[in-house]
Amino acid sequence: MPKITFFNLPEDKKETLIQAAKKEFSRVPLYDASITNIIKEAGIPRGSFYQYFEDKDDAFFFLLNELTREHKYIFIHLLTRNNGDIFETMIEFFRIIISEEENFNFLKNTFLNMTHRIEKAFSRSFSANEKNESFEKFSSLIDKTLLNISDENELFYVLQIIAAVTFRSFVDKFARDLTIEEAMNTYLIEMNLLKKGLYRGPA
Amino acid sequence: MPKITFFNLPEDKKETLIQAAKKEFSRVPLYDASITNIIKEAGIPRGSFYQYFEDKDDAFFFLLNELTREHKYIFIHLLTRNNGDIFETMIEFFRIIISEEENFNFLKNTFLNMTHRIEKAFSRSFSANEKNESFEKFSSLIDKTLLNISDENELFYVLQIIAAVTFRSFVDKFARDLTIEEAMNTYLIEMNLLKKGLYRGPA
DNA sequence: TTGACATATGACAGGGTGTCATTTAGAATG
DNA sequence: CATTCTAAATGACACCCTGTCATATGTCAA
Repeated sequence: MPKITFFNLPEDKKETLIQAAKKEFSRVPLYDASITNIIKEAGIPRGSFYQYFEDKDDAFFFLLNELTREHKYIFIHLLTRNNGDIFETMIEFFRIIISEEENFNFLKNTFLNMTHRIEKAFSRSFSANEKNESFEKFSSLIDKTLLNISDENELFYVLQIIAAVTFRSFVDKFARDLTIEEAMNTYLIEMNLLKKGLYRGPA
Repeated sequence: MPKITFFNLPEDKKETLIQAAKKEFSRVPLYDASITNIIKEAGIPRGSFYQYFEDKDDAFFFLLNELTREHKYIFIHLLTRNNGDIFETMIEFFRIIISEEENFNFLKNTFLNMTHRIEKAFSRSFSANEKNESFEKFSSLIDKTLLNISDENELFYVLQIIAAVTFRSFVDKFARDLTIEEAMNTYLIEMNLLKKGLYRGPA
């Protein structure tokens, strides 16, 4: 989390700083991003940056969390509108995220360099990597009668699977520079396979 | 790829260098690894390192590729022994990898910082992220009659899905410090869900 | 012995990070 | 208005790491 001083900043200065950071993290992934570039762009001295943030990671995760908060909001909206059908929801959600133009490069750099820490932060928007409050919230909105599960506990693993495949599809979209329709086609095929099952068994 | 000079090195010096690199990449992920530490450990001057490798990444991917080559060998052996049953094979394979003691920390650092580049290198061992020679090889060994697919083309997506879920399970194992049995239990549940399908549909 | 080529070496420039002593600003107080 | 106290701003600097390059060393063949 950024320090209090950051939140105490006048709105416009805060916004300048956020935009500068966003620009740098859109240019290159966290790994290669340089604080020097951010402060140059924002026009603030080096010491000030450390007045506001712990370090580079702190600034990055602040931005990422802002973004996933919006995503989570969208996701919950979609899930409600689709009467708890998780597959329909994921498909709509997937399209929306890959269509985001404003954050395209930020997302690209993030997905192509998805460390565990980043994945954890990101998956808050549509899944839950631990059995936490988020999971309870999602669980209550999902129509479990549509799913091939015997108990509440299995729902967790179903979501894990869907999340894993979805993440990979995001990465694929950015890695291979797929168009939106190409990515959607692939994603639809995979979601259908997930739905109907991969195994037929010995004849 | 390392430079020719590296391969020309006397066996023992090459081995020392490999061990030094392995030690550093086991200590911390690629991101944080320092060439300075590697050369200190190996007892060679800085310039020499650059005589052998392009840079840090070059050394890392050399090690990773060595490892995945062994994994691929194991995988193909298992797939053959299981008469092309991809699920049985994955389950055995998963256990073997998470049981590796010698490379534990190297694997841990690698899985918890799995960028797209690393994933690509790694997945050569049991999957294929593009429709390449590896895919043809695997495809020919897999008993497709066991799978719920209508054409050869769908096999690719089936493997993508299995790979995605398996990767996530690896990450989970290391991230949450699961015991081998805990990780296996989770993996088995997920593989079974994948097999039978996640969807039941409206009543 | 000499030349030519491959390899080894370590000093160094360049660039980035995080810190800290000092300065400045602003609010509160008498 | 002067004074004091605290929060915030600042930028020079120490530290660390990377990749390079001019120079040294070794080896082999003529």
